[in-house]
Amino acid sequence: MATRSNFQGKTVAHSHDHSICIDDALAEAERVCAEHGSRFTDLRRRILKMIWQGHKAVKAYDLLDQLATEGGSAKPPTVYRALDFLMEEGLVHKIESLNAYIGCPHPGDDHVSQFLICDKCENVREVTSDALGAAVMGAATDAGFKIRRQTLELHGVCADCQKDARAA
Amino acid sequence: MATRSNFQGKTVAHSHDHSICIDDALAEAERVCAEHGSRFTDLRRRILKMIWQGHKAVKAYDLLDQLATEGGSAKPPTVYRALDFLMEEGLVHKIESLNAYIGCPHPGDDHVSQFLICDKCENVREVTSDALGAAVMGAATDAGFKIRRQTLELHGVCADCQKDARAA
DNA sequence: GGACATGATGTTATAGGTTCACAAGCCTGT
DNA sequence: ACAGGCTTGTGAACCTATAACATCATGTCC
Repeated sequence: MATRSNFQGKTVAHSHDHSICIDDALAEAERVCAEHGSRFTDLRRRILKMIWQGHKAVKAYDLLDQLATEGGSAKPPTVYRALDFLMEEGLVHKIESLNAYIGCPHPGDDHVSQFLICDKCENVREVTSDALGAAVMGAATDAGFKIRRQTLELHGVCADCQKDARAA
Repeated sequence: MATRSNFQGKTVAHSHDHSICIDDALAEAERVCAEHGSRFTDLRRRILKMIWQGHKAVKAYDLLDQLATEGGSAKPPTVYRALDFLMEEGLVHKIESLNAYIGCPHPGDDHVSQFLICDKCENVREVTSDALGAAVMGAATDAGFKIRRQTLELHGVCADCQKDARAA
C-alpha cells in the first residue's frame, strides 16, 4: 500500500485512493440536494469536485482560475454563489483563518465542526469531538451566551508531518 | 448605577465607565512594551486607543478613516503595521470571522483566547476557559496534532441582548 | 556632537477577497 | 406557449491586506 503519492504536483504523505473521496462526496451531495429539493447543477457539481481535489482548503480565486482554464469566462460571483449554495447545503465549510473552503466529509448529519489545519502540508482535517463540543457549550453557558455558529480552527502540525520531520 | 448608556450614538446595555477600560488598556500597553523593550509610539497608542473605544471588534479601514479624520493622510500600511505590532505584543487580537480587531483585556499573561461574539450588539467578550482549553488540547492530542495557534470564535447572542429581547 | 545602524512611518501601487446590481437564460408547472 | 422563479453571466465596485521603496526619527558608539 502506498504511503506517499503525487497529487497535483505535490507529494502527499500517507495517501489513499482519493478518487473514492471525490466520488463519495459527489454522491452524498446528490443525495443531500435531492433530500432538500435543491438543484445540484453542473456548475455546483464542478465546483464541489474541484474543492474535493484534495484535502486542502481551496481559495475562491483558485476555483475561478480553474473554471477559466476549463474554458469560458468565469467571474467572481459565479464562484461565490456556488460556494454560498454549497455552504447552505452543508456540503462545504469556510475556513475563516485561511479565507478558503473545504468539503465537508459528512454533510447531512447535523454537526458542529472543528478543524485541524496543518501549516506544513496544508491538509485540513475536520473532527467532531463531543468532549470539545460540550466544553464549548459549557463556556458559553457560563457566560449566559447563546451560540448560533462557531468557528474553531486549530493551526499546527499534523501527525504525518511530525513523523516526516523526525524521519528527515 | 447605570445599566444603559449611550456610547458613540449606540445604546449599550449594562454599561460601565468605559474610560477606565481605555485607561487600563493603555497603561497595560505601556507596561508590556517597556517590559519587551519595544516602542509604544504615538501612532500605536492612538490606534490602540481607537480599538478600545468600545468592546466591539474594529475594522482596519475604520481605523484608517478615523486617522484620516484626525487630519493627515493615512494609508493602509500605516494601520496594518500598527496592528501587526499590537498583535505581536499581545495587545490586540484579530477576529478572523469578522476581519476585525479587538483589544486584549489581559495582555502579558500567556493565554489562549476564546471569543464570544454577539451578533446583535456586536460586543466581543474574550474568555479563557481552562476546561475549554483542555478539551481543545485533548481533541488535538487524539489526532496526534501539535497545535501552534488557535482560532475559537463563538457567534450568537450575549446574555444582555437575550435579556433585552425578553423585555421587549 | 557627529556618523551610523536600526526601527518607524510615509507613499504609491497592487494583490487578494467579496458583494452589488442588472441582464439573460433555463427549468417547471399550467 | 406562457408566467414565475431559480440560476448564471457580466461589469463594476467595495473591502481587506501586502509589496516595495523612500524618508524620517531614535538611540548608540566613538
